[in-house]
Amino acid sequence: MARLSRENKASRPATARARRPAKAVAERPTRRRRKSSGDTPYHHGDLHEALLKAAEQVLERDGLPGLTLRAVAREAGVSHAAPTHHFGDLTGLLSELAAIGFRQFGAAMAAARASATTPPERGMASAKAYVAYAQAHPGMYGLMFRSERLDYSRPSLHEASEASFAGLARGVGASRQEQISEESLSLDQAAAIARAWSLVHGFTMLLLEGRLSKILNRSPEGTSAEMLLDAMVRSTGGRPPRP
Amino acid sequence: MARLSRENKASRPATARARRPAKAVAERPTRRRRKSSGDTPYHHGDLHEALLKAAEQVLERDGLPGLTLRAVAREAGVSHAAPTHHFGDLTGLLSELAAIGFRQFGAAMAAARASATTPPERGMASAKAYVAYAQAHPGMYGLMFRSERLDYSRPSLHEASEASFAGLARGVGASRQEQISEESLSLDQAAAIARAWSLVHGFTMLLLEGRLSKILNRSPEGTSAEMLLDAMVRSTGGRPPRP
DNA sequence: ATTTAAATCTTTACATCGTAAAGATACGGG
DNA sequence: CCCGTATCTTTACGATGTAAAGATTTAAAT
Repeated sequence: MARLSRENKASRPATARARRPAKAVAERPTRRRRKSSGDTPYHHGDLHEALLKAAEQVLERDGLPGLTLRAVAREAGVSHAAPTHHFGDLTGLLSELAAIGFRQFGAAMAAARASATTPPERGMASAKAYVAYAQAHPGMYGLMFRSERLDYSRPSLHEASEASFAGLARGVGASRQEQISEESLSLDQAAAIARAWSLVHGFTMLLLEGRLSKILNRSPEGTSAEMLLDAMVRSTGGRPPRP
Repeated sequence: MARLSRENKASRPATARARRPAKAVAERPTRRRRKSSGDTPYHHGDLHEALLKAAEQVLERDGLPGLTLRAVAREAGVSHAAPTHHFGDLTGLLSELAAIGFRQFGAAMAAARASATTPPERGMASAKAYVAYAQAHPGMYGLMFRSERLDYSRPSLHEASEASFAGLARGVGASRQEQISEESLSLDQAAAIARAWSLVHGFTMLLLEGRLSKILNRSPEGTSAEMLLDAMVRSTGGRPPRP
């Protein structure tokens, strides 16, 4: 528990700094202060980046419900209203963080695609990488796909999620051994992409929420989530509907 | 907008009732007051049920983020702390409401299964009913599958969700033309259930969050979500993996 | 180089939320 | 008829998001 009364003032002696007279300014080490300079100047230097890193840490440590504006500000050792000037509001911060997640996620998927050789292997590797990312970063995945407070009109988030989706579509196209256009899709192509995405996203969500445990418990001894995914994807296959 | 200052006192003139002397008690219509009695007695009669109905209304009107304990109390015309005595805390209320949702959902799925005749039709009808329920009750579906504050150890919720899942499993078994045991599953059976559930759940989540619009927009003119679902499920098929 | 505007960060304030505790009221068993 | 108990209200507290005003540093303009 260890509830902190009021805001966490311990991380930074604000009162001492507040009554500091202006003559102490000269003792700053450099004009453009760097991080880990020992001192805590009024201007942080790159608080934007620091807040995003703090947010990622809070998300991994306390999960999605613990990811609040004030918690992030505490983690960064800064006043609770500071994030406002860099992200506008909570939606802004969460959206920028989700954009980072989509970039990480897209990179992991691309690596998985590159590691496989044959088209069927490629699909399976992608599916496993998809679930593996979500299991390794459940908070981030929840933020990306389950949060109500994301603003996809923000350029960074829009671009990152679009790129991630384009990778998925390209992967499905490759497993069907045909080119996927950016502009238009046939119904078969659209269905293939929707099927692959729905299957792996649904599996991931159910797995993260513990809804698959009933199935896993009734499965043969020692059946893991990955084995279930393997069996599930294999029987679905990446083959085109018309042989 | 229309923000209310402080709590909404307008729904019930608390002050007038508070200083009412005890002699006015006799004018109550009946000993066991019924709803819509015109008067607002101190004891509600069946606040438990009334709160659940109010919660469902708030959920449909304002969505999941608007579903707060205080909003439900306002909707029911009762003090903000009243729900505590019937549901313990927010988790309790949400869990009981989710149980209602699972019962509605299970009934809709059962009806869909009953309306179809052949096994392949049955699978398709179930899938469409699944998505249709979520589209008709997006808030409830979100509560059931996306809420962090549900307590599945509560008997009503546990039982309702278990029953809903059992219906799904039975449906998958029927489409494979084999009996599904309550105790143990073969890996093929487990994979078939996980595949059907993941596919339709993933599709539903992506659809509700607007993530499929990119696919639908690039699809042939006039492609609806239902058509996409149809094409998606048809190519997946309910056939057993070993013909 | 000095003054001034802008950017950055803190403090203060407020409405809302969940929850706990204490007070008021009505019901039901003795 | 009376008193214990269940039901409901009031009051209170800490937490959160957000707005507004003050403090401080940087950057620009003259």
